[in-house]
Amino acid sequence: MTESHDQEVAISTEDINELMRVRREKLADIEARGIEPFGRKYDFTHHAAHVIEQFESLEGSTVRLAGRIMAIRGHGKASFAHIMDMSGKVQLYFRKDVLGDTAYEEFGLIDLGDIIGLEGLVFRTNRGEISVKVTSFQILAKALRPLPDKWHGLKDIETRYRQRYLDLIVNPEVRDTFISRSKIIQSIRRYLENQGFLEVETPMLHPIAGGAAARPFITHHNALDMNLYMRIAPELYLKRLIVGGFEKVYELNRCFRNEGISIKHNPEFTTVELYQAYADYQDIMRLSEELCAAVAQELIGTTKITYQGQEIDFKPPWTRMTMTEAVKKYSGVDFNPSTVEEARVIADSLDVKYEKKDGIGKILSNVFEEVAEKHLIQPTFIIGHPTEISPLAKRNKENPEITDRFEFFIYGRELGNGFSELNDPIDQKQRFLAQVEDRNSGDDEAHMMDEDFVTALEYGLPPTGGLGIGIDRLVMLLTDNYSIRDVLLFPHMRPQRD
RNA sequence: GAUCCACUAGCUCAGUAGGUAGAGCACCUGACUUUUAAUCAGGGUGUCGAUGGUUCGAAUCCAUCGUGGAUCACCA
Repeated sequence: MTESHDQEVAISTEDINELMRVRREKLADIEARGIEPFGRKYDFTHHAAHVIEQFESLEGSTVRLAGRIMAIRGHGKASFAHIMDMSGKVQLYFRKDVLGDTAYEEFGLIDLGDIIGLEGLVFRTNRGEISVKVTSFQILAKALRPLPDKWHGLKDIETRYRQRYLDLIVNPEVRDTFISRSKIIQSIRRYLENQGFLEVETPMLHPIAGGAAARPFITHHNALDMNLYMRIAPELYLKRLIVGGFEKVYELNRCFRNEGISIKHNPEFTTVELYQAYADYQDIMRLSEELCAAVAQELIGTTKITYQGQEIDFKPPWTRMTMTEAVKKYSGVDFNPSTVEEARVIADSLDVKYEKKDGIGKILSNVFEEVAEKHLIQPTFIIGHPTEISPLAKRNKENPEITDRFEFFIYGRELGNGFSELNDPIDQKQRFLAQVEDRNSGDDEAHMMDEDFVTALEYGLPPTGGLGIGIDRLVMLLTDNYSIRDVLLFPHMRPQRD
């Protein structure tokens, strides 16, 4: 290994910068002293933050820590440093008379960013900072590249996303966001488990992409010589499980949609979908608001959050409004056409676009999105979606042109969608056929026919309520992040060139 | 896909009547045994995103391309 590293230094010296060259030289120096610059396991006894929290009981005793060196302040025969681990930072104090000449010289080979393990005594400095007086240390990983600026951190957005590890090292708030994300997901799982839901895993590779209106990614299975789709939603599989006798199931995992990338969209994103037998959309609305409120309460201790300077209260019950009521409220227009022509006139008067093939329901949906959606800042359920745009939802008993469906919006964004599931196999087949017709006339986001799903319904799907929530968007709200990229560890990026 | 904006040292950023580049941190050398954005003295480490063009001369002006961001389009 020593030889190969020496060789590496010799080969790459010419095309690396001064900062990296110096670190390679220190690496060679470390190896020349018979020390492994990339070490092995290290048994530590404490984390940095705990040394500070438990100072009263730890003062004067020995602790072992491991982490990354984030600051060094040399003072000749003594030096201060800060070490950072998962918990936070604590100051280290290195003294020549404590460590001895050799070890103190070796300390001189440590750079910002190096990962070390150490043993030392807990004490408080004259200035009052709780610190560890190092009695011995070892290098666990030599950093060959310099860290971003200690004061300004890493701001370049592109580098932050492409090299997220750097972002996590130097920007503590980024680390906090992802810790929150993990807590939110745990919280959702705990809530659903307490409600008796069974977590299941259904296929990510689908022979038929169903459960949503979206363009799928296509991939290929070599052995079977067949194309498969990355799933756009787990819905149709989860409902098969309800047919199979599971009464409450959920899946919290990735979906993939081959669509544009934006501040709210990433090609892969996370949803939780759940299905509850013998329930309807009203039950699921209550579950939705209770779930979101419980998650907020658990994460931040209150149902009131601040998002982009706007206070939002998750406390149930949330406002419920039909789609036409919302249109009326925010545009003053009564959307109650009896023909497509009348619907088009209304849309035109509001300057809302539609396509030739769009029926009354789709036009209403367009109008709603245009005039009402952006106003739905506080959590709001919109109900009464047209059957035309809801091919998997059960028709309303009084008005078969609308469904027992809801979507909920927060800060003008759609976060969740749910409905009483369509469990009539004959109606479902007709709805699929209508979708296939749309598909054949060029709508590549329309559903495909899923015969097996219809067959499953023919065996009997109990009345069921279902729900899907966009986890990324929920995390954005609860962590006050403006872009979906800031709640995804590795958001999708084009490969770098040049 | 469209429009606008950005890209300069490892990081954060300056840099227009066009004259081949600068600061802070980091880094290197030296001093310093309780500092904490340590301090003091000295040192600038660069394919100015890429490629063409205009010009005696381009980080700067023009064109094309790349990457990123914002807004739109698209998107259950």
